[in-house]
Amino acid sequence: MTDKKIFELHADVCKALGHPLRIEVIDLLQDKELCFTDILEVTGGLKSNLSQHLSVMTKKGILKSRRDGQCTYFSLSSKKVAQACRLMREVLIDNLKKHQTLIDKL
Amino acid sequence: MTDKKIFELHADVCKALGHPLRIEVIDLLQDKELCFTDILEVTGGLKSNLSQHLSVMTKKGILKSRRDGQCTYFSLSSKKVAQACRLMREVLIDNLKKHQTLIDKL
DNA sequence: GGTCATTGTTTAAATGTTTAATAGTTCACA
DNA sequence: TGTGAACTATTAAACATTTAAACAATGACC
Repeated sequence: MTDKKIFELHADVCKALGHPLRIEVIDLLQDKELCFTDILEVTGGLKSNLSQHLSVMTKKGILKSRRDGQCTYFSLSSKKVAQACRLMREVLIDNLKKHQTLIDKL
Repeated sequence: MTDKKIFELHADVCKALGHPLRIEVIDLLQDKELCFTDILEVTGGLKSNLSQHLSVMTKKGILKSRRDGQCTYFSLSSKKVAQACRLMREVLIDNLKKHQTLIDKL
């Protein structure tokens, strides 16, 4: 596989992190499995919208889903997703702190 | 700060990883600083495009840039960016392997 | 079995965002 | 003043997101 193709696939997986609702879902699923309705209850919004976002995340391989009776349960495909997400959160927090430090100096 | 606001900012930082060229740049800058022209030489494409992507990454706080004379040098703002990026690459590779295993079974 | 409510998924249209390409600008310095 | 290095502005095309409505699958109840 060419490098450029890898970069495309890699970016595609990363894109799945690039939406507030999807970050919220990853946060929710850190250490547990939840069903669609449970997730919807926390995130709010339209069910069709949530369903589409969950479907994107599942297609890109960052979530797993399984159906049990009436309910569909979702979970992270791997702890690596949660770890990566936490690291990026830290990058954000570090930046916010740096920014605050700058403001304080003025 | 409300949770929803955090999710937005967090997603915004993650978005910076969501483009093949930007992944390539992060890969390139894993352990060193490079100037614009060096990066352009590796990635190819238009100067203006690279400049825009680097500017996005810098604004979102995942790159640092410093100007030295005629050249602008870029580096990762933190090793956490490289780590997160590597984790997501592993998620991708794991998925590709799973996919291949499925194919093999048929 | 037939009917009904619950759980999600799918689809399609409207809207919003991102990107690539082009052209033009700024800056440092020889 | 000319040149190379990088940034900025603009715009059209591509892509992602939201919404609402229609649809499918399951299980409960009679």
